[in-house]
Amino acid sequence: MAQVRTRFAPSPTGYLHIGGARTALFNYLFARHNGGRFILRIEDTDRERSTPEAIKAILDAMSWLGLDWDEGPFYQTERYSLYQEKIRQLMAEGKAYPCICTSLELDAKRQQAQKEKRKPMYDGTCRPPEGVIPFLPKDKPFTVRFRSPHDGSTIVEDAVKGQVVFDNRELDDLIIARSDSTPTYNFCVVVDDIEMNITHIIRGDDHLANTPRQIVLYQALKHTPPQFVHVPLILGTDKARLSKRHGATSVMAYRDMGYFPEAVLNYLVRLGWSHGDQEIFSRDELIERFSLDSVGKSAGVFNPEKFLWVNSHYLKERPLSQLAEDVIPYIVAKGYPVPQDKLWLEKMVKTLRERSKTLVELVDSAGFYLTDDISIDEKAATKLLTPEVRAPITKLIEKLTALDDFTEANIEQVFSTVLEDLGLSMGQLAQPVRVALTGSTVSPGIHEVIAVLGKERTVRRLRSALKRLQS
RNA sequence: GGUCCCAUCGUCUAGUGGUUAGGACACCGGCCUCUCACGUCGGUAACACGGGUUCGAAUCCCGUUGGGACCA
Repeated sequence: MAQVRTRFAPSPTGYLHIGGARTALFNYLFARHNGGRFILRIEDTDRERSTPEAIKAILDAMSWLGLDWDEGPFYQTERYSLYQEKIRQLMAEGKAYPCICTSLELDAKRQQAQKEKRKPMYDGTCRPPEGVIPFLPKDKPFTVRFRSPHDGSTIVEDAVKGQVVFDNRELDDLIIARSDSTPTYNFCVVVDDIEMNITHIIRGDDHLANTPRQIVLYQALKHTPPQFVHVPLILGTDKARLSKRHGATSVMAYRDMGYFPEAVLNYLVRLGWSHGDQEIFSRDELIERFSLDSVGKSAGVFNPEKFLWVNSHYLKERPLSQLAEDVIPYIVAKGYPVPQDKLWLEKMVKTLRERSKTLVELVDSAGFYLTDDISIDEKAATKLLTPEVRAPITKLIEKLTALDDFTEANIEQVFSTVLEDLGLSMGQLAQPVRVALTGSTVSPGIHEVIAVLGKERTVRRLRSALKRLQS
């Protein structure tokens, strides 16, 4: 078998979205699995809607995900001469012809057809008889149409959908060049995929209906079509195609929300692909196990909860030193000073990771570590910082101050003695202390909090809580 | 509207003629416990419907229904 060559071909009309990322991922995995090449092609022929910002956004997102491509990016706008050449060739061979119908005329016919409940198709006004090669109109603007077969059928052999048969009567004569002579989408795709020796076209199944048109173009250009692989779309909760109104769909938005690229890939790959009961896959495992046979046929609903769970898995697995690095940009984004002591950061992160699902969540709950300017929850204070806790807290301050080796184990020991001396339960002391130190009733284990905070900050906060009791 | 695609718990899915229909997320309950989580144990929950084929259908065929995509 010839070397596998796949491509991802986004239009740069916006950011890279979740669906596009999955398509890119499947192309990437299939190429890597087969030791093939993965090609990136930017389909920017829609000049109105394509922007340089979008191109950059897409490339950035691809890099962030680690979907590195082997060739490209190629830009279709730089390849016009190639398309033009192919169009001339098709015209010379009588496989395409100039059409002088104006859009006004075509609109009228379309409306007429609709009124008569006929399928609105090009009626072939300018289509020359078989074998006749018409002259190009000198005085009128014209488009170029592809001369489509009107009988027989075109069969798409799809790796996911199986055989899909289209009646050629459904195909009308596709415009391949506009009146300003720019080539159209379906034509460029085919020319490029031929030119780039693409062996497998893995794309969303929204392209399935376009495929017979492309196949007849392959035939006209005397090339066997590649293997088509139409992957089901990703849907929103309402089962409609995933779009902005379903919430965040941009890959980079998930980075900003504190997701790991590994989690994005892992979640996306499982939407439409499976390997037995396995849920978590490393990149190497994916490359090793990915196959087209286990791509499902039906569309899948994007499920934010499961995505969160996958992310939290990676959050728990990540080496602490790594995580301490990961967290820094999010600390900056929150406007907290970045702690300079890496080891301390690691300790901090260690206490928080079990109760966070994203990096943003983690940093959100780290406020009491990162700043001394903590706000105390009023309700919690009223309920827990009562006169009865004055004695135990005073005693705790005393013992902690005297503690030389400020480790979690020793702190726990201190707690035990205080509780024993005063005949209190853990909850009676831990909760007030928690409020005093973190401002909230929810936090990591109180001994770890104290150990990470350190003696000085702990004692200071406990004292200030006592002061608060007095007033 | 025309063409095409799809159909297993709420969601992602395993399953390819014989299973108590399995797993994961979510949800509910127990345990753990200084709070919240994590973890752990258990639970609720699905083969869209109707016809065939077959000794036997989630599994094969047809139809219906429902959803989706493309075109307009």
